[in-house]
Amino acid sequence: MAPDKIQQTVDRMARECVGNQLRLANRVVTGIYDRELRPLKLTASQLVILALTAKQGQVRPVELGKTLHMDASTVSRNVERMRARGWLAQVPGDDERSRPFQLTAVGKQILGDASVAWERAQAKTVALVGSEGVALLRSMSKNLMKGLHPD
Amino acid sequence: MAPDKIQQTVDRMARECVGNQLRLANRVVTGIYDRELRPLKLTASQLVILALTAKQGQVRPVELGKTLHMDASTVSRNVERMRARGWLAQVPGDDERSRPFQLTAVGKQILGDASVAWERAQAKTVALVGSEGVALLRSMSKNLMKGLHPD
DNA sequence: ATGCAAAGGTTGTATATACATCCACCAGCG
DNA sequence: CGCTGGTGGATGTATATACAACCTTTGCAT
Repeated sequence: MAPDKIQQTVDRMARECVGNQLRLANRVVTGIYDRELRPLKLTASQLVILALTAKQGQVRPVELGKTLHMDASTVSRNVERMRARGWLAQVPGDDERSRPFQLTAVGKQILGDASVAWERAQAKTVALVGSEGVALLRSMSKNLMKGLHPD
Repeated sequence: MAPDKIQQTVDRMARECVGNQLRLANRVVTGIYDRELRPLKLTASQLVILALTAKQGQVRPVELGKTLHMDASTVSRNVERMRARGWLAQVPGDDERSRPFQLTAVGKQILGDASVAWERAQAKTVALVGSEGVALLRSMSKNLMKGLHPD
């Protein structure tokens, strides 16, 4: 390719790349939640697992992976850390392959504390991204969930 | 807190958390770029460093960290991997503390190849998030950059 | 019944990321 | 001139994440 053509594309990459913008926003925003949750030794990534598990009562890694568009091995490893902290416990599943888990009593306790911290982080974030930002992110994440699930 | 109050908050966390939505979108979209770039053994996170370095000619980790809202140590480590691949090289700085770097010839070559892959990923992503998504993410990332820089 | 493909998980490996700590160097002040 | 605080990096540690390879267990089709 011609050098100026490349230079032009480089400019566009630096200014227009949706992926970069998203990763930047993600770093900033996830940092807000993580700092609020730090005293609980909990992270934003873990909190969503806690919340969804509470909601469903009992879940398997592969289910959460589909919901969150996350590799199942990633979910399993996050669950493992939380299991080590005593927040989650495996329960017997009807299928010998699957390893469903649920909240422990301690896990429920933590979730209660976390919900307070979450409210603070959420408020800060909403203030930062504005109401159009909130609306767009909601519809975007809804679309992404639909559009990419092969099931 | 009362159990139902918590339950209510849990629902909101699962459905309204801006951080979760952002992380979800980030996983999906970053995956699009990463898969396009994989044949080049390059990632989206590395590409932005390559592009900004090309644009500026010569940069220091701390500078990129400020631009990208990223910890300087993270930048340094990413740069280190790219240095190991022969894409970046350190240059002497006027200050004995700083370690500026620039593209190598190989780095420029890779950037040219990457710009083609990037166009494909960008097109796919734009199709996925829609034009309002693109517009909002641009303005959001601009705001985030402004609003949080103490300098 | 058998044998094979699909499903669910685990483990190995690599990258990305933040925070805390520490070290080297520099700049300005007494 | 010599501290002293601040800047820029490097390193240790922990989490999050994806992909590939592999192992069990199921479900099915012949």
